[in-house]
Amino acid sequence: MQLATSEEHRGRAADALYARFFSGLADETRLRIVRYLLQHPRTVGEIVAALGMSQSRISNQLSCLKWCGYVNAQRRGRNVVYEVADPAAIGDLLAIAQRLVAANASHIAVCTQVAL
Amino acid sequence: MQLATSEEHRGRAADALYARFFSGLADETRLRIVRYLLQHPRTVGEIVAALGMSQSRISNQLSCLKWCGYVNAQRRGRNVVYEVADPAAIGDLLAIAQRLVAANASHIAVCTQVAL
DNA sequence: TTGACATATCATAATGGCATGATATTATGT
DNA sequence: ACATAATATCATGCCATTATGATATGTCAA
Repeated sequence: MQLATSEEHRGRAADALYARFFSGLADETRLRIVRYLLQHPRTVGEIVAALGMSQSRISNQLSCLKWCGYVNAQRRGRNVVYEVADPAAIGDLLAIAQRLVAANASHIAVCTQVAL
Repeated sequence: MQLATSEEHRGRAADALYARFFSGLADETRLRIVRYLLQHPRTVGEIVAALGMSQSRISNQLSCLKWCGYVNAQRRGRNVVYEVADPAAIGDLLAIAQRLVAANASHIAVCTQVAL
């Protein structure tokens, strides 16, 4: 029996994993990195230059994205090239988010997470 | 010109919005609530009972989910019934996450976010 | 090996999100 | 109006995540 198109997802306590997974995209810097890599694989140095942030900061976020499976790395001489692991899936994820965000961008902008 | 199926998503600094949006699902409790509501709209009391958490805790998380547009509320006498705003889209989001998480669940479990 | 370059790791400090418990709000019935 | 039920809001304290700066690791060239 297959999963229904959009319901009945996993059960039990896998939720902790999902939460952690989504937290990978729950950061502006990481999102910028992912979107930047979605265009084209890049070295760490290129990402640092493109986003204008410190090398250690980018490197830390990259290692986070790597752990969660969003990207994978590959040495190329002195450099390390990062690329999005599954561009199609990540692209879909962002596309859906885009539609949902569009509807109430103003609300989201104000919400300071849990309480006000 | 339409958007490509999975690339070229928005530009500039809308990333902050997306990050905030994804952070809505970056919490185990909120994820459980969303999945619970995906089955069927429920009152706050039912959610409290189902998850076995304090009323204020659930209420806070619900207000967060509402701000981000995941759910919407509707009074029904003394109760307030919550439902997933766009079940199909949220369902797709979770379905994609499921596939991606499945690949490296072990990694994700260990990753303590940015640095170790 | 030495030096320069590219990236990763780590400790510390600052920040932000979360749970809790108490209180406020809204609705219903008598 | 009063009492009770259901939900929302708020203040406080705690914990997790993040940025920073320094240092370590790895790679290449001479």
